[in-house]
Parts: sequence; C-alpha cells; structure tokens
Amino acid sequence: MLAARHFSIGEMCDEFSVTARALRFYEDEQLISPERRGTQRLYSERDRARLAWILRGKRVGFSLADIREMLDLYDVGDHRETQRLVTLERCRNRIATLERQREDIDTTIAELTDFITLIDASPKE
Amino acid sequence: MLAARHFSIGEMCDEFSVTARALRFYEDEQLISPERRGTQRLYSERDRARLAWILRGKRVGFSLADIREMLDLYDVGDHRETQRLVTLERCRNRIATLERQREDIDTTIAELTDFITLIDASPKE
DNA sequence: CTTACCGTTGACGCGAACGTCAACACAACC
DNA sequence: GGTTGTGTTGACGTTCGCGTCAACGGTAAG
Repeated sequence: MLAARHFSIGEMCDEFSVTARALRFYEDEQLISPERRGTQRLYSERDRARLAWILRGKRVGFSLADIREMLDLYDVGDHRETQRLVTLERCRNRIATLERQREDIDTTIAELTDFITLIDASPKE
Repeated sequence: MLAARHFSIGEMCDEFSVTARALRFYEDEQLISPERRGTQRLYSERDRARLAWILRGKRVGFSLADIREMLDLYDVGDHRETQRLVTLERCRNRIATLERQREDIDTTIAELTDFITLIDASPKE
C-alpha cells in the first residue's frame, strides 16, 4: 500500500483558496475532522474530497447545515430500512431543489443574454 | 389605456410569499421603489417584475447587492458607449458565474443520483 | 364613536459564516 | 540562542438578510 499522504492546513488553504479560519470553522461545525499529529491538523484524501463537496455546495447556495446533512447521508453506514428510506427521501428532495435552481439559472441566463443582444444591437453611431 | 393596476403590500406578500419586512428591506436597499399614496406603498406591474427577479436571483444564490447591480443594468437608459461596454462586460461575467453554477449543480445532482441507486439497490432482505 | 385591520417608521435582535486580533507552541535556520 | 514561519486555541467583531417588537396613523365596518 502507498503511505497515505497528508496535507497541512496551509497546503489546503493554497489548493482550495480558503482561509485557515474557514477550515477550522468547518471543523467546529463537524463538516470535516482531520487527524492530528500532536496539535496540528493533518488532512487526508478523504478530507480533501469532503472539502471539495463543501465548496461546491456553497457555490450552489447551500448553507453549511445543508451541506453537513448531505455529507452525513453518505456516511451513515447503518442502512437499516427506515433510515435508508429517510436518506432516499432527503436525496430526492435535494435533487428537486437543485433542479429548480437550474431552471432559475437558465431563465436568468436567457434574460441576460437577451439583454445583451438588445444593447449590443443598438450602438450609438 | 387601461388604468394601471396597483397592489398593496399585503397583496404582494400573499402573491410572492414574502414578508412585508422583506419588501421594505428591499426598498431600503433600493431594489424596488413603489409609489406612495400618502404614506402607503403602491406596487406597479414593474415592481412585481422586479420582485420576481429579486426572488429568482436569491434562489440562485445571489446577494441582494448582486441583484441590485443586475437590476441597475437594465435601468440605465443612458447607454453611452463606455457605459454600454461596462454593462456588457458585467452581464457576461454574470452569465459566466451562472454557467459555472449550473455545472456545479449538475455534478451534485449526478452524485446524489448515483448515491440513490447505490443504496436503493442494496435493500436489507 | 370605537373597534378592527392594515399600514407606517424606527430600533433592536439574531443566526450564519466567517474576519481579526491576542497569546502561545513548536520547528527550522542562521 | 534568537528569529522567522507555521501552526494552535479562545474570544470578540462584522456583514447580510431579515425577524420582532413598539408606537403610531388612516379607514372601513358595526
């Protein structure tokens, strides 16, 4: 096996363009939980994947609480029947709101595009 | 001509499912500026269109400041050459971020869908 | 007239998502 | 051994987007 690589908080900040404060905040909010070597944080590949999820979630407008819930969905190894149904339900809800968002985005893009052609086609002579 | 219809703040609240507080806040922030009959607000069709824009903007994750900027783009009747170019530039930037958002949304939907098939295909017997 | 009801302007409060210190620890380098 | 760089934990400050009173005004109905 390859020795699992780890990353310092500084490296994470550079790579993902976030502040250390933000990373620590996400940890407080239980979105990521890096290991420690003594007192220092060591981020694994898994932590990086989670962070990517977090940032993507933020870009599409989810709150940290929302994102935490979604990450948790992936985590519960415990897929008892009822729990499983709840998870499915929530996933589907998420998807539904995402699809609505996409419609909104398309509408907005269309309007802005129309507007561009409008003012682009009427230059002052 | 038809007499232009106007709407009270209460009607607006019902129709768009927003609170009066929010509407007044948007007004403070110069996103809408309804007329007044005495002290009371009278919302026109134009105000309604703007509000729809605002709410759509919010759903796609824009800040009120962002939305205000976009609404302002439509407003400046003054399309002098330089101003016009600035407007075009901003519109294109907006569109670019919107398209990126849509990619993020698609990715997220895909992952959630994969996850659903995963846990949906492994029911406890 | 008075009781409702809808509306108005402040002003303060609040949760989210960090920013910004302060004070300290540890390791490397000169 | 001192300094520089990178990290740590509090703790308080800040911006955004309203919520939530309080105190008041107009008007329509009984």
